[in-house]
Amino acid sequence: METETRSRKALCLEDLRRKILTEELAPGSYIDEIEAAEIYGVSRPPLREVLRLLAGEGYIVLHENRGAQVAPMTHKTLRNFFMAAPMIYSAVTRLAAEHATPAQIVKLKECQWSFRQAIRNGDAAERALENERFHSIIGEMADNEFLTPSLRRLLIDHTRIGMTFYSPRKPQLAAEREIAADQHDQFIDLIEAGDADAAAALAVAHWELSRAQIESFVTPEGMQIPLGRAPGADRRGVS
Amino acid sequence: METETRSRKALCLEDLRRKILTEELAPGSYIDEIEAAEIYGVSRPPLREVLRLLAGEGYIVLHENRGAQVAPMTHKTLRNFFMAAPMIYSAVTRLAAEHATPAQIVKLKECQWSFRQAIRNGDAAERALENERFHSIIGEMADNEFLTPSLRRLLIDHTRIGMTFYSPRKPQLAAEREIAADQHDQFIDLIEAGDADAAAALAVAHWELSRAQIESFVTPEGMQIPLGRAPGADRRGVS
DNA sequence: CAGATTTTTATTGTAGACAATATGTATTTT
DNA sequence: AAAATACATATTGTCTACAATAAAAATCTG
Repeated sequence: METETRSRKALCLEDLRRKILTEELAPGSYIDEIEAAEIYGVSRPPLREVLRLLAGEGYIVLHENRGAQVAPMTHKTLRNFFMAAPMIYSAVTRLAAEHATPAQIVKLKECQWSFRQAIRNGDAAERALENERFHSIIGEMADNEFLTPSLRRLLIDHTRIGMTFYSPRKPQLAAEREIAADQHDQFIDLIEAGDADAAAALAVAHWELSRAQIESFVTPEGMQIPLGRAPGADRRGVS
Repeated sequence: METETRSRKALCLEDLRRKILTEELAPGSYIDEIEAAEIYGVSRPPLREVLRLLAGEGYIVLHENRGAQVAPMTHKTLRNFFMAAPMIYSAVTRLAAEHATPAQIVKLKECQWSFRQAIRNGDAAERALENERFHSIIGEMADNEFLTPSLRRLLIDHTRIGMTFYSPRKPQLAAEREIAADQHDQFIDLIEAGDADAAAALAVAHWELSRAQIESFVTPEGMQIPLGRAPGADRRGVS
């Protein structure tokens, strides 16, 4: 019970992050403190500390006297995400190419190996988590405490959006996943070479691929919404 | 003890933020849980929750079994800050001009009035806090949950850097403060007019003013370090 | 006397019990 | 019958006491 005690809380933190990223905990849903505390075998005070940490990272939103809510995805989320993502991703990737240490590059390569494994054998959640981890490591490489907060926030919803719009019935997605994985290899090469400009450009290209995937789900085929409008902003009212 | 109970924790949160921003709590120093709990009249568990929240916002860093440390400023801080600030500030200001509501503009004008008051009568800490609040409101206007985290992190260290390098012996600073205050008025005008391009450009100009101030303290007069090098990176070794 | 080990002490982490708040329901009154 | 109020219940917030960990000091040994 000595080494286990500390890791119970750490495990709780990790697992809640995972459940939120994979939407096992749905956006907007509420977390019951007593129930969660029992699940992870801790009492309520340490669980509440975990929830505060998650709140700071943007995973959940705290409401005074009304509990902890898994960060909701509103109609503005996609629009805001599309605004911020290319800027932050390219800036972070540029800095990663400039500052990455050999140890970090090794770590990134190992992660890419796991990502390829997940593409072959894993389910959607495993793929999404490995992808999140890959880009988190690039964030570590950038080593800029002022950009990391936004990157982390972006990765949360990027992962969740990927889970939301995932559909096993579209075979073309498999091909696009291969392209994404190849781009990950290019990330590694360019970061290892220290080519900041090319790395930043690749980040934009990688983002465009993801963006196109998302838009193909948000905007119904044959009924494209004009560019510049927030994708899917009015869907609820239409159906 | 009814309305007071809730606000004790909220007050604690606010006051710790203020103490950190004004460097009343020095960067890198540690916070004693028992002492802090006594000061704010709460017990340790709620205080610990406050510390977790502050950790998520980047005010403090938690070390396992070793307490809460006020976010330190290392030799890399200034360099990273200089990298991230112009990008985030201009992006946020652009979005603010596009999305600001009338109520928010009123709030910003009230804040600007307080800021002018602080310039006339206040001390360095009061000026710094009002300035921080002004830019926080612009962050609220941008209404982008993916950019706000980095903005908040930038404002923490921007405020602290301003306190660090403040010197009452340089009279030219008074003139520069007037320019900054005038720029704040321009922010209000451009945001109210919805002129996103001009607002973004002003953000860069405002940043350059602040940057020049900081550099004039970091690099000793008559001994300018060539541009491109991290300002002040080697000062410790030189003295 | 130097180094290592053990003991002590201070601080952090956790648990269980208690208080306060908010929501939902039932009852009462108009 | 509808609305408002009061009550009951469930959930969040807080406190005191206890356990565990890490740093520091003191003792012991080579």
